[in-house]
Amino acid sequence: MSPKGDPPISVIKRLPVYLRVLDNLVKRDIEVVSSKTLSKETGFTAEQIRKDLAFFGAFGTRGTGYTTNYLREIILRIIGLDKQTNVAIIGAGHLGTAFARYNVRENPYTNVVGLFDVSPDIVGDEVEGVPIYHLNELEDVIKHERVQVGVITVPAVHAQEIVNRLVEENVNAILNFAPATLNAPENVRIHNVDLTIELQSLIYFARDQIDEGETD
Amino acid sequence: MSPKGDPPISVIKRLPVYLRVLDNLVKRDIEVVSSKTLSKETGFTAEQIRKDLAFFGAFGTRGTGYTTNYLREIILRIIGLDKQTNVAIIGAGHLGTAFARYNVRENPYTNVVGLFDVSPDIVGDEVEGVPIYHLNELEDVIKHERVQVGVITVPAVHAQEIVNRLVEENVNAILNFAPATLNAPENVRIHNVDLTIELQSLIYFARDQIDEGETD
DNA sequence: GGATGTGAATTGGTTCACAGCA
DNA sequence: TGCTGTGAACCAATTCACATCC
Repeated sequence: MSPKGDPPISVIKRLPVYLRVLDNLVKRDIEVVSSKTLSKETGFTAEQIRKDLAFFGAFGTRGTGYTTNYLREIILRIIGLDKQTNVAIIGAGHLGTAFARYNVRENPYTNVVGLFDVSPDIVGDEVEGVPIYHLNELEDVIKHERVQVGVITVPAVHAQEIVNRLVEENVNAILNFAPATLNAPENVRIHNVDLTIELQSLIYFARDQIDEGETD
Repeated sequence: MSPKGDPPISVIKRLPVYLRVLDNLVKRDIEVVSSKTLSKETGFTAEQIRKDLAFFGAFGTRGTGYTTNYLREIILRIIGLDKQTNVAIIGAGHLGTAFARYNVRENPYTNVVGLFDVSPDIVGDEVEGVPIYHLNELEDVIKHERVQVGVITVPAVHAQEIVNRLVEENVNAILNFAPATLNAPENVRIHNVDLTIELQSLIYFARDQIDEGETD
């Protein structure tokens, strides 16, 4: 049946893409989809999609494809989005508030319970219905709201300190936007998104193209 | 000397991390650094760091390490950050403006020349000194300001249309924040950053931890 | 017939182990 | 001696090819 040990992280990162496409298909009342169609909609190869899904079981029908809504629910369960996940965003600057708005509006599967900041100008305000707490209240709110995921959008110098506080409160999944290398115990999962890195690594390829254009 | 063909993309994505650390070291007047120290500061293994750098040449001194400022300049040149890169941000919503502010303030190596939007409420405004143009002006500004990189922060339904317009103007490096699968010619490089995907794939691991905690 | 599910082959990336040099 | 640079060994991930089943 479903084989091997843990699924590789590369597979896990593709699941939300499948979910996004399946959400669309369900909305458009398309009831069955082949790995070939999913390939066109996701940009991944059909074989890869079948292998990815096969990690968790056999959900398709040979000769037909996958039932969109069924597959969608399977993936929700695999990721863990069938149960509510509570998220805290630490840092209510432009990036933190943008992230909050984006997820409250576009991401029905997670629940942003609060933003945290130290600036008296904004503590007490709301962003898209989400309260901005003072950073002092972090531990209390994590406990009361049962926060499972922390999102760090504070300046790099303060990021490690926030990680330590989150870990102390048993928040072991952290999304970090600060340009810093963070340390945490083995069992804590940190995903780093560094906007500068994304932009800079892209510039490598932009330059390439220009060079090619100039060559010859 | 520097071997093999093209460097793998995984190497390219680590270069900006080295750059960030080297910037810090240079600021702290540390003149020499070993791959072991770089390992601690970046989270990558020392062997990997040496291999990465070896792709582009031999920049270290055996028995000593790397000269921080020299290595920094080498990496700047490899990425292409020694010359100015002009960036346009399409979509001046919360995410677009946050990205603009972030890069204007924190990223000295790139130059955000403009934001673009269709909302009359904000067209004509400035964000951190960067003008917000009407989307109609996109092609003109790209030509005049010699834009090499486009950043897409528009809603998913409009993203493909923007890609087409950028490609038409020979912008062949695109950073896409819209949750959509985009099509472009082979020679155009698109990096996707999907904030929902990052959050959702993290939730997979948050759930794991809870399960483990509950087991036995 | 047509699409899934999967072993086998291949490719790509990382780690190991050590030779080479200041 | 100490740290870089790199071939070899290893491991992970993707692609290929096809048997399997509706």
